[in-house]
Formats: sequence, C-alpha cells, structure tokens
Amino acid sequence: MPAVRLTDVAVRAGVSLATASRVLNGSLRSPAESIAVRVRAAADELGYVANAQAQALARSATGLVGLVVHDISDPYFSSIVRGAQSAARERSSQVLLASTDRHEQSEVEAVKAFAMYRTDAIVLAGSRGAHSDQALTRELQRYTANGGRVVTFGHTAFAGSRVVEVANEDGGARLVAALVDRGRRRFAILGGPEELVTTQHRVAGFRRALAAAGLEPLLVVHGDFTSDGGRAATEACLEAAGPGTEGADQPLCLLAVNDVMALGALAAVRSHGLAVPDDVEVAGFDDIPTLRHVDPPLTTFRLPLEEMGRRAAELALATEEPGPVHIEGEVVLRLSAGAER
Amino acid sequence: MPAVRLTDVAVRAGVSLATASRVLNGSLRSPAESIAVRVRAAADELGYVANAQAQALARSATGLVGLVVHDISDPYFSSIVRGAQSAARERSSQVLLASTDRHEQSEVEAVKAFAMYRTDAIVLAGSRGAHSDQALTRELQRYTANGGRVVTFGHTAFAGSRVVEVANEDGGARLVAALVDRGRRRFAILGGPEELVTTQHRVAGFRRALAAAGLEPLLVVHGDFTSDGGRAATEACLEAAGPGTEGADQPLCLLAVNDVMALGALAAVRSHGLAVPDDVEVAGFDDIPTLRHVDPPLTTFRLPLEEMGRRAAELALATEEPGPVHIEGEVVLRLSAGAER
DNA sequence: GGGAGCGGAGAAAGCGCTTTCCACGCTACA
DNA sequence: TGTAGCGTGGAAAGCGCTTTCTCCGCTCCC
Repeated sequence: MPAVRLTDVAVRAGVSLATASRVLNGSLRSPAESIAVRVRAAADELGYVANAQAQALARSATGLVGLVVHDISDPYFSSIVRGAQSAARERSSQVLLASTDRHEQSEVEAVKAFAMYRTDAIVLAGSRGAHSDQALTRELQRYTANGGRVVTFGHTAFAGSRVVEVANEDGGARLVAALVDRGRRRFAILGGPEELVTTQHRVAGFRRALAAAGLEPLLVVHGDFTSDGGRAATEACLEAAGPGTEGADQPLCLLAVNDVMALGALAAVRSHGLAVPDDVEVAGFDDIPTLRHVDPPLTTFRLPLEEMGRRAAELALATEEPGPVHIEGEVVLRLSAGAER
Repeated sequence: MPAVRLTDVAVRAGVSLATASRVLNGSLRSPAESIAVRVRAAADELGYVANAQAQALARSATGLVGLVVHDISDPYFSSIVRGAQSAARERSSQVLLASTDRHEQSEVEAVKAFAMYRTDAIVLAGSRGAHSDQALTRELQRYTANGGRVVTFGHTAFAGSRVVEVANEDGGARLVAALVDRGRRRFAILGGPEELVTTQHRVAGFRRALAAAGLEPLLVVHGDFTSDGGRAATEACLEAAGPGTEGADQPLCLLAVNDVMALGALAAVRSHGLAVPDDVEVAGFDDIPTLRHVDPPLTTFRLPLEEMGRRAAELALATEEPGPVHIEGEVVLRLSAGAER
C-alpha cells in the first residue's frame, strides 16, 4: 500500500510535478489560482501526505530540532522540553528527543544520531562538565562545521554554540542573601553531581553571598539530583550540624541545589523528628510547578523553565545569528525557609 | 560546507558507491575484509556521517517513532516518555515528541506531522475520548493504511491499533476495596477531565468497588489533571461533605484520579485547617516517583509508568504482530489513607 | 504589425542513499 | 579442457521531492 506521491497528484490534476509542488508547498512562485484549486482538490481526494524525508533531501533542511536532556522524567527538564516543543511547533519544526540518563556515552550517541538525521539544530539542555568529553566536543564540532546550530544552557562549552544564559550563580547568591537578610547564619549545601556546571554555578552563588556576609557553609555535600540524593545529603548534614552539635543554638538552613533534592531534604528532616522550618530550614531552586503544593511550601529561586525551553528553541531555529539570551529568576520566600511566620 | 557524502568516501577508498554502502551500513552482503578496512578508514578520515533522510528515502523506513502526549511536564507522561525513549534507543530508533496540551487540534497536527516524517510508528500516550475526534481518526486511518503502526494506551480507540492495556479500572477497584476493607465508608471522587478514558476507567473502578460494598460516592467532581484541579475539586468536596456536614462523624476519603491532583487535595485540606489523615483521607493514583517524598506519604495505586512507556515502544517497533500487553499495578497504602497508624 | 519583455508551466537535473541486476573472474567438476 | 556455478564488485535505476532553466504564449509599446 504505497503512499500517494506528489506525482500521482500531479497526474490526477493534469499538471506537471513542478506545478504540483509549487502549489502544495509554499514556494515563492505560486501558479494561477485556477490550477492551484485543481491541484489541491486532487491532493485531497487522493489523501496526499508529503514525504518530509524527500523534502529534506531536496531542500537540505529537515525542520527537525534535536533536544538532549539528562532525564526527561526530571520535572526540570520536562518543563524545559515543554517550552521548547511548543516553540518548535509554532515554527512548524518537530522535536527529536534524547534522554541520556547523564551518561556521556549516550549523549555522544544522541548527538551522532541527530547529526545523521540532519536536524537543523541541537539543544543541549543538560549541563556538562566545564571541560567536556572529548568525543562530545568532536561530534558537535563536526556538526556545526556542517552547518548545524548548537544551543547550550548556562555556559559556553563549545565554540560556536549559542547559549541561553541562566542566572544560576546570581540566583543562588540572591536567594542566600535574602536568607541572610532574615538573620540566618548557619548554612549547609546540598549539592548535585559535582561535575555539572549547573551545580557548580548555583553553589558558587551560594558561597558568594555567604562570603559577602562573612559566612561560610558548614558543609557541602554532593549527591544525586533526586529526592533520594537530597535525602542522603541531608542525613549527612544533620549528622554534622544538626541540633545538638556545636553552634546549634542558631537554626540550620539547608540549601538544596534544586527543588527535587529539597523535597528529599524535607522528608529526611521529618524522619529525624525535626520540624521545618522551626528546627531546620530548607530552600530549593527552580520552583518546579508540580512541587508548588508540597508542605511546607518551599522557599526557592524561581526559574521560568518553560520559557527557557522556548527561548532555547527559538535560538536554535533562528537562521541569522541572534543576540544573547539572558534568563532571570526571582527569589520566592515561602514557609520552608526565611519567610515571615 | 557541504557534508561528506558516501560518494566521497567511495572515491577516497577507491571503490564503488555500492561497495561503500555495503561496508558502512550493515547490508546482507559484506565485501571482503581488505576492502572493508579501506572504506572504513576513508569514512573515518573524511568524517563521514550517513544521511538518515537519504537512507530513509531509499529504504522506505525511517527509524523514527512518534510519541504524542498531552503534557510532557506532567510527571505521568514524562515517566512514560522516559521508558519509551529508552526502549527506542536500544532499538536504535529515534523519538519524535509532541506535547499537545490536550488540544485535539494539536493532536491531529502531531499525527499529520508524524505521517509526513514517515515515522515507523506512532504512540498515542494521552488517552482520548471513547469516540474520538473525527479528524484524528481519519489521519490515523490513513497512517495505518500506508503501513504505519499505531499504539494506544488502555483502550482500543482505533481499528488496527496495538494497545497497551493498563489496569486503570481494576486498579481503581482494588485501591478502593483496600480502603473499604479498613473501614472507610464515606468517599468522594476527584475526577480528571471527564472526556478522557483514563479518568473514566479509574472512576469506574472506584465505583465498582464501592458498589460491591453497598456504597456510593458522596460526590464526583471533575477538574483539571493538575494540582490546582485537585485543589479546586477538593474545595467543592469539603463544602459538600466535609466535617460538619451530615454523616460527617465518619471520616471523608478523597479519591483522586491521579497523584498530582491528590497533592492539590492535600494542600486544600490543609488550608481548611484540617489534617490528613485524621480529618480527611486522600488517595492518589500512579505513584509518581517525584512525589514519593511528599508529606503525608500518599496512598495510591502504583503503575509502572516507565515500563509502560517501554512496552509501548516495543509494541510500536515490533514488526510482526505481537501479543497483547497487559500492565498491572499494585495498591500502596501509606499514611494519607487507609494505612495503619 | 512586429519585437521586446514578462509571466507561468514543464522538463530535467539533482539531493544522498540502497539495491537490483549484470559482468567478471574463480573454483569445481565432468 | 570446457562449462556450470558461485562469490564479488560496479553500473544504474530508483526513492519522492525541489528548483533551475527552458520554452511557450501573451501583452505592451513603438
């Protein structure tokens, strides 16, 4: 049951292939309306569906954008993807998705695959180490050399990549500054995987604001970017600096590097029989929509995740070199830390 | 900077195009090793990247699978997508993603787009109304007529579609039965969008188990599939059947049609100054990993979401007609409802 | 009335690959 | 020694489009 081809449509409409193509796919030249009507009718009757592969081959542009994320089930990434997908749709592009589980190998393979599919652009949503994998860099370089566009978040890891700058460090600093403002003095940091620049930037922001107040984190624990990671890191913190330890007359404030970890921290604190925020305070990062209703409400730094995805896709799909994109966020003080009671 | 073509590789290796193709892309016939080595070396030196579009055209198979979901930022869908993407990767297929915001129009467009890209299969992860949109059905029919495979979840909405059957109704029934077993008598249902079969099946399951115990829901409120939807629906329920209303000596049990709504319910109950589970009990559905750490822990019906996605992708990519796929779940009693204190 | 100019349709040359079919040189067997 | 048969590489025909270039038939203007 071979699909209907443009040729079939042309024959049925009694016109040439060229004319049919011009009518059905917005070319610069459009044939006379009388003919156009005939062609469209023929296409309709036959149930013609253009073959994007053939078009891609002929046009050398695929209308595809590749998105690589660490973990699509992480709400941070899924929000970004939502925005990106939506922007792509508006530009009638399709999204090719790869979720790599943070394995460099998978990332490299994703980029290779996207290169094979000749995606018009690749968006690398998961942050990488500062001096990234050799293989990845090589693939990306080859990709850009062949005319592909690359977009990254938060840092310029690759020559020639367009970047969506995210206020990770600044956000971290502002969040901590707000907490310090409200009198907090004892902080511990629940960091994500150490090699990810997102972690690095956020932690750097935390430290900068602390330093500005003459403070220093009591502890920095690196864990997984998950609830369980947050939970485990929190255990370590409570052990080292919880109530009963030296200086514990001042409440401890746990700075998680994202909301999901903060949720784990909440659980860990509870399971120690401690109360948030009375005994221990907890702050997150991102302001994940799904987690807006957790109890107690999380103090966090809100990032417009969906917009970030959207902007990334726009950057990816822009044909002329666009200006820099800068994403700001805002401190959101809620009950879990630093808020008025 | 035109990309390196297979022709270039062939020339450099001093062989014909056909031979180069046979070496680099697992054909049935593979040339002598001595030649193969030369070809591979040439490909490597030139940085050859096969053009998947051209291959697709020549092979008439794209290695693409289209995934359409209602909302990728909903953890239910993002978990499914994670599984699907992972299975696709193992079969060296790529995933084309569409998030439709539950607009029928977008869904139809997604299917059209996937048809254009000649995806080998389409997975419809978002459930649709039982008698679905005309336009959607037509597109899908055309798609299958041209040899495309279609996979749906939980119901056979389209002739010729393969289906991943999900224990939605049965799960709802089992969950409620467990709660009834523990002495609960007053139930209200927080339903999702009424036209979605997932909602319908889960609610039907709730009702079946209630009926089996000679009970009936006090109220069924339909809302959005979101925290806010759950919150709003809960307001209505508390108004109609909360403490202080008739029969309210028995605690009220809120059955949410998914975990995200249940989270909203938790928040609403709290904001009324009531306690879960002491004043009101709340149960969810799905057992979303991200929400495992909320407080109080949610009683729910666990569905292996990631596996569901995986199975769907396997079904989509299986070339010969596979057997039926059945997904079971399990009741998880936690503090929010029906658990031992 | 004739030629320049223009608009619009069609022929055909790709786009980069796969795969069939053919030709060729061997080996094996009678 | 002759021939059938097999294993291999190459030529070439698509796969379904887009787009350039050509050609034809008008209109317009002198």
